[in-house]
Amino acid sequence: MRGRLPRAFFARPALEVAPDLLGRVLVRIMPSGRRLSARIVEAEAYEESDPASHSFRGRRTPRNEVMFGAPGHLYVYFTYGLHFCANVVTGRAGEGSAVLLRAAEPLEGIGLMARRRGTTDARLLCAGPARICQAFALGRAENGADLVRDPGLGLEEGRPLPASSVAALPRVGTREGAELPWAFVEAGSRFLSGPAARRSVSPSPRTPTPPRR
DNA sequence: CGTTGGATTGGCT
DNA sequence: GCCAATCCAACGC
Repeated sequence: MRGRLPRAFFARPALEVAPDLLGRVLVRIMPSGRRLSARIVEAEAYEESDPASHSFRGRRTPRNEVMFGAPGHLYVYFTYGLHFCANVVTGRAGEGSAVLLRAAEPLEGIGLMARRRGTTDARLLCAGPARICQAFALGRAENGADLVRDPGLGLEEGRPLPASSVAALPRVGTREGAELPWAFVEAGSRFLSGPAARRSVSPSPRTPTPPRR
């Protein structure tokens, strides 16, 4: 894996890392040698001060242990009885902060992602945190993986977005803390998760419906 | 296009 | 026992 983001990239507050993750590339090399990759277009910050965070008030449990570990590792959790979601651990060891990967634009291994996802619509392969995990086959086994050193899983530099194309929105799916604009998206991207796409200020291109007859 | 409910495990109080 | 950092299909307009 070339041009990987270094440890120092992740050793910053989640609110700083989240917008900087946009345009970066999540890469997984499967045991078969096939390469999967996708460009991140939506990410949410979670910190200890946040009632919606698993690490709220510094509470450590077996589940969220990884969030309190060294930055640059992957925190994968299971939810709603059937889905996994993946976060990148940020900040310093001992502090519970992370950034949830919410949506991405598929680049390589699209055929494999489509097979795992059960759809060929590129737009829907990684448009949601659980969809990313399904497309990349991320589950319990990947919880705690070191994105800086793991030979098969990491984040490449890609191309960071200019501030002008980053929009800050309220996060998706949270109850308390829902008003905090801690969700960051690439403005106008076609690959955002459903809820973010609807909340996004981007004017829908409103493709005129072709005449039907 | 918008809203609604079901699926289904396990983490935590 | 309650309910979650979600997804999808099925409706209703």
